[in-house]
Amino acid sequence: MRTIDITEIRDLPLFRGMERESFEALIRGGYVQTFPPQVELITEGDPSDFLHIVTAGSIELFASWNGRETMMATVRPVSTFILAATIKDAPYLMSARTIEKSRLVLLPSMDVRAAFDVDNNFARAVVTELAQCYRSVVKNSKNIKLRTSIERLANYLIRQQIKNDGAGEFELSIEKRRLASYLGMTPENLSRSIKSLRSYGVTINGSNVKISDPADLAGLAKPTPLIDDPQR
Amino acid sequence: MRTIDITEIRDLPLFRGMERESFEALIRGGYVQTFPPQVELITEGDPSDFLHIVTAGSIELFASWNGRETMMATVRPVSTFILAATIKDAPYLMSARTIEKSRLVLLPSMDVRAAFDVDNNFARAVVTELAQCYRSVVKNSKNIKLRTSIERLANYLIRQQIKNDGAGEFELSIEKRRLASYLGMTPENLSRSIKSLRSYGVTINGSNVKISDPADLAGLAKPTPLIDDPQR
DNA sequence: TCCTATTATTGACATTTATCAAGCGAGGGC
DNA sequence: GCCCTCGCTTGATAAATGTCAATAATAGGA
Repeated sequence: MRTIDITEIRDLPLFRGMERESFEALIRGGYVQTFPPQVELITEGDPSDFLHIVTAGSIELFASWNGRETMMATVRPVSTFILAATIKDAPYLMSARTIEKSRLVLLPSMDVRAAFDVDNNFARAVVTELAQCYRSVVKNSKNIKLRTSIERLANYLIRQQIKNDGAGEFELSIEKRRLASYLGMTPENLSRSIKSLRSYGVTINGSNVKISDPADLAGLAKPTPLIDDPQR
Repeated sequence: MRTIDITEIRDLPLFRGMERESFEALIRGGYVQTFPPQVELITEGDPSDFLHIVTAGSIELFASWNGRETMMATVRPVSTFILAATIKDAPYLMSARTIEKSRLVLLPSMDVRAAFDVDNNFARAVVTELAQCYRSVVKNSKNIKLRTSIERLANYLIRQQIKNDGAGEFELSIEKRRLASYLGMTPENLSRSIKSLRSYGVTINGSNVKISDPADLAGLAKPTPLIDDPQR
């Protein structure tokens, strides 16, 4: 592993507070690997052999059942994924594939669990991370159960606008078919929802989004921190 | 707090491994309270002042948005709820109300966080519990996004059958309107779904469920441990 | 640069799910 | 025991969402 990879990881909230000793022991068995696009890194049901950390590119987490597939989340640098399975030594509940060419750090799950047993600071950081993950899935669940697809889209756009410092114009960071799957609808339905948001001052051209009347859109979306704020 | 309450709690996986000292410090500030049915114990958005533990009765966790409401989970004795908010010192994401007369132990969140900082065994138990919670919400999300309402109902019935030791006949442990909300549908829709399961050998009369041809039902439901097994 | 494969859009239609309204039925209080 | 409430069911209808098929737009590779 290169020094740059190590420092990048060391900076993550999950590892920041670790003892030098246990951090070094943890990354000793780890390695870096670059994957081309569309590679399935993890298959749901498999034993969790590694904790994954994306350092470049982007990853999608998805789940399948009975020939259907749905996107659960995208993971962007620098962050870990599938921590819960690693800690519990349980099978993955989601699959993961690269969306684009991506660089990953893989840490053997055994080593992660060992570090967890030895280093209390790490154990605490794991708790914070897991609590964060848990809350974000709960928000997601609320989003899906309480809102219609158009409302989900409207709120997604508002969240993206906030991520883009409130700019009236920004680019979608995700393909529309993936967005559709993430929002729990078909691409066709997304297309139509986008069209119907025109009357709320939203124009989407390719990946370019323009929001001309944020207040009007918010009137439809009714965003709430208890669903839409990723921090809280 | 009575001795019986204390031993009951002490036996929970979350507290079992705690140092005697820190456990005693933790429960010192706690108290027991009995609530009548239909009392709202927690409102989403409120600061998380207490970790709640149900020792008798049953609680429903629900979420609201824009005048709509959906049931997220039921909590039965003996178990804790809303641990993540307590640990993160973040506002509740879900509300909670008693379904029937219930007894609860309330531990001040501050004390829980203090115990968490002092007692490493407790911190580890929190991780296990949180990982469990996280995984169960992920399964729930998959259930909702990948399955139709009839499929969700079919799988719910199979899970209940398993909880009842595989008996061909058992009682629903939840009102139908709550079940409908939990499964993400309206009571009317649930009623019709139940009817349409007759052709798969399912007869539901009041709260009495009869499954005459489990294989046929399973053929429709296609249960998988990656969604339906609460343990894994 | 062109070609090709993939993605996005659109229209027509089917299915699923929700809504509204009415009637039914079981359980609790008087 | 009777009534009243509340939850459940049923029917009719509407809305939301999905499917299929065809076309348009786009991006990536030769």
